[in-house]
Amino acid sequence: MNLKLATEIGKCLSNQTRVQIMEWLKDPEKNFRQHESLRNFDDGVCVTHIKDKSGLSQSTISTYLTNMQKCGLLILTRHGKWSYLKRNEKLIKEYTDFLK
Amino acid sequence: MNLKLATEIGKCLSNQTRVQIMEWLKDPEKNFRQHESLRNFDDGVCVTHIKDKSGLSQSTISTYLTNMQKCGLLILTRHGKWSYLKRNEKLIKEYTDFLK
DNA sequence: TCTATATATCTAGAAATTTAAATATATTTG
DNA sequence: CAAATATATTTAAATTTCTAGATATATAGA
Repeated sequence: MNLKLATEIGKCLSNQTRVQIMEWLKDPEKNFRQHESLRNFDDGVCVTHIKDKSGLSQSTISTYLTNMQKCGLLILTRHGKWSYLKRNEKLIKEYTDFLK
Repeated sequence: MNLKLATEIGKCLSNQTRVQIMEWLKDPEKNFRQHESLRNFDDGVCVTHIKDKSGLSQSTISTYLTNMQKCGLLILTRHGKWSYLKRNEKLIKEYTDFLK
């Protein structure tokens, strides 16, 4: 972890919806229904479900999630036409260790 | 910790100078010289020293530090005409626990 | 009380972020 | 291949943040 990356992570975490998404993804089973194409949450939650739950537009959520993925907070896995996102616990730990 | 406070903290940590200040304050002895009026760093570092080290204007640094204090990241102690700031490790832990 | 120093607040222009509509791209399915 | 669906990118207007100069306030010391 370095100053620049920590600042990029901070920017992602400076918006209530984005912090909320990080919280929702802590417990996908509780916060999201099963996706039609996958029977588990091993690769996280489908982008469409995050969009629906947030109430924001598709383009806004796509921008948010792309940035959160770029700085490493989220890990993206594609299955066909769907994208699934999960928390990157390793990076989150590096970040919180850096702050402490 | 709640979503709103976590977002305010995130805003403070979304700027490189402010993250840098949090890092500097981890080790005042290493990063700052002794202040003329106090012989230890028990109450942290004098605002003027933080301003000097950052290179930003007095008003900008004052605004930064006031906000960081308002959301609880920093603890302010006044001694006469000087203000000293130190990290609020308790809140920082609450925040990092919230993220994890 | 007058002056100097430390910090906070007000103000405003510059820069960055927010947000969604429009459009583009990728994938699946008929 | 055409149509439908999922997601990404472009664009632009609205809002927020950044930053410092000017000014205000507080404290110390002469």
